[in-house]
Amino acid sequence: MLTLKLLREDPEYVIRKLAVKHFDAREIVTRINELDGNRRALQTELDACLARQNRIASQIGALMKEGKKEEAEAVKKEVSALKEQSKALEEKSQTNNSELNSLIVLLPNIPCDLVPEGKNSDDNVVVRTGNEIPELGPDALPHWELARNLDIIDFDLGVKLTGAGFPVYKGKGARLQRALINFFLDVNTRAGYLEVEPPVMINEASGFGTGQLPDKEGQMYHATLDNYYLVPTAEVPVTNIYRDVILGNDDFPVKMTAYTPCFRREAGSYGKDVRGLNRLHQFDKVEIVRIEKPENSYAALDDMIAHVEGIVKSLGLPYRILRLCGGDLSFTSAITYDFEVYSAAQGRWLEISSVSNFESYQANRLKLRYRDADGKMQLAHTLNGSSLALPRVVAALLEDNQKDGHIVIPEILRPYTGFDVI
RNA sequence: GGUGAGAUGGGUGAGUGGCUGAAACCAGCAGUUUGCUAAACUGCCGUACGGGAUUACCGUACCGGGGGUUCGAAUCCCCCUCUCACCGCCA
Repeated sequence: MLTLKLLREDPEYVIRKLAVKHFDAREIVTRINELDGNRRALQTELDACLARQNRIASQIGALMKEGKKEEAEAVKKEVSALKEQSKALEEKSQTNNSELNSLIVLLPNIPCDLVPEGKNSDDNVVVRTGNEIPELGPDALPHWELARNLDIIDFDLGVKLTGAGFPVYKGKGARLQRALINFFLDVNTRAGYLEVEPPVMINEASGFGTGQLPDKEGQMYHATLDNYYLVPTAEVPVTNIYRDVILGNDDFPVKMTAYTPCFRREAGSYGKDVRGLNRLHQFDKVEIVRIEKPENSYAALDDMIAHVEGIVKSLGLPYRILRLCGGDLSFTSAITYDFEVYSAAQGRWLEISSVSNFESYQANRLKLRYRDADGKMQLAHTLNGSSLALPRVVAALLEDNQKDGHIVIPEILRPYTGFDVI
């Protein structure tokens, strides 16, 4: 959520920057500023009215104490007109403010200056690539066939138990999942991220805090009996740890990492995009979350990118890092870098991580603030990134490391898997 | 699932209609004292919004959330949410 202060002080800046996201904000911003003007005028008026009532009330109290009943009764009559007036003002400002609130959440976050122009994913900018794309030859199989042949991932069994998009990992496949999760968590904690294990269901307030609610309600599984949502990402419970928190100036940086299964309804997805592990309703992911002072958040972002890159590099998977263009940037993000690995048998790049700076956009919703060196209250900046999401890592791992129908496990994972080959 | 108790500032916790934005203590901050530490003493010590000469200062709201009674509500009434304890069930 953008702040009213910014919208009031520099509406043209907001409009200009949101155009990078292909969002035409002029009408909304203009209306918001009208409503904000009304809000302030109405409050000034209402406050004055209430102040008079308060003064009279305490006068009555004093008169009653002195036993001057008639005088008190006389003064009481004055109040009723004031009460009506304040009631009317209150209704007016309520109507006004609820329109204001419903409009301000429609504005996406402002992209930062580094965000390139562009309409869609074709316009994303490749900032770096690494590791070699393997030459697999004509017999290379896609991961869903490898997984079936080796009996390590059973998609049909998942359909029986739950439905499409809920695979069952078996044997070395299950062990590989566990190995990857532990490996990622270890690397993250070594880099100073505090490991947390949060609930995988969240309440409405948490969903609102990080922006999943109300906009993306349809993307989450909803346990209606208790009104809980299954987490679409660990970002939600972990960032919400700091909802309604006021940090001290010396409490930074806050670095956390968490493994959770993630649940996404992915309504509207179909076709080859969802084949095999490419897109699932339940998948495993290790997330990193940071809370930073504004002046440090971009250095923190670079640090997170380098961190994630180190992990991908150590797995030996061919990767590239993209800076998302304005048109491809998510609603809440100020800047996002996507990590993709090359799926050799499918001949396509698969997104395995998304590292973003939300600046104060989430913090404003979360009421996540800190007291700066001067003791002034400021909004903190929030950042997060996948480190990493498992399914597509596994897909690439299987495909890129296949040899004679078997999979060669990368060196770095072997202490975790306990085997070299599947 | 049953029964009971409760929700007050960073924490503990007082407060059953006006003198309470809220005692006291703890924590925190600043200062005095002190060879250092400790102790003692003094002062400060919630948030949001609005006004404003934009440090000051003033106003309003907020004691889980919403509504009501009243000139006046943390306090009385109604609804909701959540927490805790005990019983039942249970990994």
